Amino acid sequence: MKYYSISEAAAKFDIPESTIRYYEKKGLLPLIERDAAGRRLFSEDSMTLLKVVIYLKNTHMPIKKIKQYVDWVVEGDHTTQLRLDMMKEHKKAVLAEISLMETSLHEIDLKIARYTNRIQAEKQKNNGKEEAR
Amino acid sequence: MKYYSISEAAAKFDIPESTIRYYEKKGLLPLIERDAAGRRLFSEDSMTLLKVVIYLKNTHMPIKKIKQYVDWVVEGDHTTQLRLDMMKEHKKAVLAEISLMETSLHEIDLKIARYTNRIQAEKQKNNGKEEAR
DNA sequence: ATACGACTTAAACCATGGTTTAAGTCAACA
DNA sequence: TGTTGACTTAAACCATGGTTTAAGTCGTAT
Repeated sequence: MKYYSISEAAAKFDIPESTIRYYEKKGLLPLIERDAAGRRLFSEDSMTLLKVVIYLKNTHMPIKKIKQYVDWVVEGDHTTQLRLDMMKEHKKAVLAEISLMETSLHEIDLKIARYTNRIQAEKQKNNGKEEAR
Repeated sequence: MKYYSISEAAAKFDIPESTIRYYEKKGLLPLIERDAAGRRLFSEDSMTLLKVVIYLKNTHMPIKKIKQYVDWVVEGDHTTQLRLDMMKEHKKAVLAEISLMETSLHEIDLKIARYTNRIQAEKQKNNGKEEAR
């Protein structure tokens, strides 16, 4: 099985190494192995967990909550129901946030339409001037 | 024309008064009138601008950029093109963010499915035990 | 007249999520 | 053997986006 260095892991997920170290310090990446010199070795499992952390972060789950989730993963199968409930709740929150963004985006679209019209009208006016010359 | 007090404005948009004061201090709410006692009076125009600020905030535009936008609004019609460009660019960023959230949400859905299956399987096992009694 | 509630300000405080720095260790290559 | 590059740590630092506090001013109802 392949192991990844921190620079490889950082490259693979396109995030800074410092962020990975920060996540580990916050308890989001438990069980990371080390080589004889103390350097991190990311197993496939560690990479998978990091990927999950990044998905949760992308959907704006706070770090403390991600930590709770990771703790449950480490605890094992008897926490499956807790994790399921958390993921379902999180999904709801994400859908609500997307919905809010889409509503707001609709208002922004109206602004774009109004500004576009205004600029068109301005162009017409200038054409008029030109033709009158 | 109706004027709104800060408490009315806060209630109308369901945000704390302190946030409105903070936005004003950051330059996001220029031209707010005051009564003889120095209290803020929000005109319809001010309320509309506040609404726009909230939409931009909902779509994660940073305060400094919202301030640039508001400055252009105050400057008048000759900034229409600048505002249009900004809104178009912002729309792109918002769509990208929504897209990232949706991709991540899909992974979360996979987790939900796996946890649901695991719990179903666990139930089956327990039923088996019961029937064997 | 006074007391209450709504408002004002400036400044301090806070949480979140990292990023940067400084000092050091180690492996490998010239 | 020494120097270079990749790594390590703890701690300091930073930006963002507010929230809270303290002290004071008004308008109004009793």
